[in-house]
Amino acid sequence: MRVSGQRRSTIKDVAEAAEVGVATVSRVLSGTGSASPATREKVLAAAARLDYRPSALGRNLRRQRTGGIGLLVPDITDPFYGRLTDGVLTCAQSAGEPVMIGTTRDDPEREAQLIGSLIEESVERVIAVPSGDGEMWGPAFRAGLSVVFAERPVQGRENIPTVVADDRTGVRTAVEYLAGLGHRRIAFLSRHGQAQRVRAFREALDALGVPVDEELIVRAHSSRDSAYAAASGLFQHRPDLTAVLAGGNMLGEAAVLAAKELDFRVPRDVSLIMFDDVPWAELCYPPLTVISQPAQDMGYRAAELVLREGRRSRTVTLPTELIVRGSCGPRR
Amino acid sequence: MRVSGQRRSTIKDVAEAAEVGVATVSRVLSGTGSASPATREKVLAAAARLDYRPSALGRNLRRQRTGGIGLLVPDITDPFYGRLTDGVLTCAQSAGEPVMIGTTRDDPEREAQLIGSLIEESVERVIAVPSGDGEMWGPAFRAGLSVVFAERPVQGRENIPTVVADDRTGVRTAVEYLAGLGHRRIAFLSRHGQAQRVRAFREALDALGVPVDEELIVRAHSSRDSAYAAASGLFQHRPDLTAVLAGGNMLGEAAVLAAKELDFRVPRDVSLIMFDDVPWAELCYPPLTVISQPAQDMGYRAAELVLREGRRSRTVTLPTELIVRGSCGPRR
DNA sequence: GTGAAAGCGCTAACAC
DNA sequence: GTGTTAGCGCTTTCAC
Repeated sequence: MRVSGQRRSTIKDVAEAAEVGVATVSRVLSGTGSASPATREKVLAAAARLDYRPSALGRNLRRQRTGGIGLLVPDITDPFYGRLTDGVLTCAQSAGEPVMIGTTRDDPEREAQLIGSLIEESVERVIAVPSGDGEMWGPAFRAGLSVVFAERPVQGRENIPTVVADDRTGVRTAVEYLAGLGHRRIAFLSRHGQAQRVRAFREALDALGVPVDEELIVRAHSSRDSAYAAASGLFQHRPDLTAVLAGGNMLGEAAVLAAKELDFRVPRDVSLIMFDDVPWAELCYPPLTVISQPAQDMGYRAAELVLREGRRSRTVTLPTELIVRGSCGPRR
Repeated sequence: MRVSGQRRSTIKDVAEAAEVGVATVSRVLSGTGSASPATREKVLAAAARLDYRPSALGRNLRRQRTGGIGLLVPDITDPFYGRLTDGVLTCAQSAGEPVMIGTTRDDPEREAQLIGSLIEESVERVIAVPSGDGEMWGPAFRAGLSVVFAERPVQGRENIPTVVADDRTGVRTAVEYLAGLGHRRIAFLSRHGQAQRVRAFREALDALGVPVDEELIVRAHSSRDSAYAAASGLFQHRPDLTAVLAGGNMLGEAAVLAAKELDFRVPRDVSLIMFDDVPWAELCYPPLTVISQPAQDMGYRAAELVLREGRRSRTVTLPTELIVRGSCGPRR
């Protein structure tokens, strides 16, 4: 509810109360320039007395920039992006930077719209998990934004700083582990846009001399429903598979659910590895073997990158880790 | 990366290009006032040609308000707040309002700091899951913010619009269900600040003629570690309990984990009900019986409230629902 | 060390 | 129907 009638005190009010000029107030409060101890005191006292808070609006307009950083993620209810966001917020808050958040739902159009609104707000730094092919980022670059991509590299935008997990090693580790248990018909349950991981999957199979069965590589959109449909379809269409690698926690969730519903026992009938370690992986039955990704760190690093706009660090690749629990067994 | 040298075009540029005054441009673009079709065309064409986007900075400064809304949640990695945030974003984005997000970690000091920074940014609408006792909201009200509380009511701020789940009914339903299965030694694993639910818990017990055992009411801080410690302590200290009601998904998680580690079988040794339905509740073993809360809706409604600042709707109470799965059984 | 004044981009009041 | 102008709160020359 709004308590009206209250006007926020401005720098002018403080100046009058302290009997100095506005410039002096500005200097004292922003720590720039010099001021005599006596004036300093007067200003500080007046500011405190009037409960003065400088208006970011005025400052930003004058300085022609908004300090804040924009954050674009596909889905904030996905624990992976939740942790990534947490990392960004941790870094940003400790730097005193406000964060504007938007969810793209992996829809390029929505993403373009959000970019537009960030430009309008004069946000000049943005961290994004890009959903499209990078076309819609043109306006952002033309507007002079500094952007950092997270989780997913964008084809044709290799010069943009990007923070990713080490997909290749992660996928390879998973595939090798599965193959070591005797599995040959390994499926990859992936999301559209995970081209990197699909490629790594094929490579890993190749390296082990296992023929690539394209039918075992399925792609879902980034919604629970789509993930479930893909998982369910996979199990029904190819009941001969003996192992599944899920490309993310929502895909893993779908795989567990679909397996349960279709009476595939894990790991007896089918082994399962999921990308992204989440708290419930330890809670479900059997506990899930996962390739963990440092989501929180990814966000933190991205925020660091976008804040230290200075040197143009390129791609940062963060390590993944195989955490063996109970969802993988020898080939039946 | 930053492409420098580009200056964003301003209303003045558009005015010059269209050979009209700035006021006309403003009127045409904002749809206010009138303009002849011919001028309209000229202005629109010029704006499009120059890729003009009005600066929110200038507009806000002039209008003395920032359109955006601030959102303060304890922990964005908690699925409950994730869904709540999603609701807020859905509503805000469809209204074209930017959202500034901050995480309080349930720390009143951090919360106060974030409130301060929202004021500085001239955000004048905020949705918050309050962590403190409402003291720190004084400055916000004095600054004229319109605030809506979500999930938790604040003592002494009953006049502030608030969106909550129907805790009393939810808790009562859970307790009655448990009691109906024969349980008498029911524990409540709660979070600090859930006074409402604790009260409802006592009331529900009273109503059923079950004596309240204060030792069975434990409180954790809102971190995984604290939740686990509380759950583990509870099981070890009072192995005679036969049922546990967890006040949130992280507490439920902790209970499942602690039970597992201490070899309490669910539901044979101990029955478990958790507040908040999350995807993994269906995946774990046994599937968890829950009291679902409409987190997404809660966020959406809060955003609606804070945007339609008009009529002062008071507290909105959203229904909860008992979803029976497999984690409760008859008293052993 | 300090103050006066310009001006960031925009809207609204007012003149024509 | 349209242009001119003041001014939102702030920082930053530039004099003094």
